[in-house]
Amino acid sequence: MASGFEAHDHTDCIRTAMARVEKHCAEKSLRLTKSRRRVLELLLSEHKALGAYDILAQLAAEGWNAQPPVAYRALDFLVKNGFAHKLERVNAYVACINPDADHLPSFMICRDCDAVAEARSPAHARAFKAAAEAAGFEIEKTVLEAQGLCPSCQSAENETQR
Amino acid sequence: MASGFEAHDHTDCIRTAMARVEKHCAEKSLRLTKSRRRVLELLLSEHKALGAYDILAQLAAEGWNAQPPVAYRALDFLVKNGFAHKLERVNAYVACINPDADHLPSFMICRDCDAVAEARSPAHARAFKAAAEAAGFEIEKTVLEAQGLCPSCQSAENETQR
DNA sequence: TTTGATATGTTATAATATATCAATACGGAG
DNA sequence: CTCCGTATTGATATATTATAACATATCAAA
Repeated sequence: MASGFEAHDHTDCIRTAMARVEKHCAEKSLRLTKSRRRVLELLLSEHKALGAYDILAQLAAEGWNAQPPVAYRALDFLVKNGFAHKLERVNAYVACINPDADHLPSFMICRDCDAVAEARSPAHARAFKAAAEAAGFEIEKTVLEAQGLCPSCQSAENETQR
Repeated sequence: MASGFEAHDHTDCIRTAMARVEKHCAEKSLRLTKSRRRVLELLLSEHKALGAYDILAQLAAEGWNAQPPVAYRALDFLVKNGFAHKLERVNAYVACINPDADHLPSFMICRDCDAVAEARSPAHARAFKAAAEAAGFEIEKTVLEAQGLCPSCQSAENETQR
């Protein structure tokens, strides 16, 4: 599954995600313009978080004369429409893997290789939501992020310790 | 209880927290220096998140010639030792209300009045941790934040809508 | 085909955070 | 006590992240 740390067919994973976004945009009359599309492709091309300035650098390398607002506007669009998420802990962005409308995404972020996995089970997110609502708090947005070491970087650390 | 949105004896709440931190520092030979102490007091003086530059402004108003590193160093100390937390969603800091050593704090942040409450029940945090560990991810730090409207700002919104 | 709304281009700047290095203060060993 | 190593502070500069503002261009509906 594409949302974990496991290997998968990434080409397919990108294609599927793009198709889904295109469909959604068509249905909702959202304009998936050139810069928005390209930024989404860049995000999809890695299961890594990219900073806005990483994206700008990529665009520049492709010949765009891209100033900061270009990246931030595209990212705002993608985030607002649920095609990407911002990882607050690292000021970076990832493509959304989960097509559900109102999911409460949560992430595991590797501090070593920057890999990002979207957690599968929403149970803890729902529990948080329920706890907040029990306290009379009306949730509009949740930020659920874990930072640490992904499986392969744990192995790597163990290697070097020997 | 001091960690919710309810009214409470705030003077007492500050005093208790300061005493606890002082005790902890004495036991662990940590140096609660002038700037660290003052920054903690500023954080405790509100159940609100303060940005580093808010703190710098306060210090300046009190006659300190405080440059950014002063605030960031004090905040680093407080966060590292568990006396304060950073709210990643809003790039701001709150005093820690929960004296437990290894708690996994989670927060509710009002987007309207900036009030912050630390959630009481760690159940969702533990569930998240368990889910991550089940995926082979080794957690070092969690960021659990909900943004929305606190009870009193919900009422305020309803008033103005009439 | 005008119009209104949405998106882009461009410049500038705001807001948040850290690097660096010299000077000082602190606390334990002798 | 005084020396020494470490932790902390002072001060300047700069890096990183993000937005304001406004002119121009594009789209799609009347």
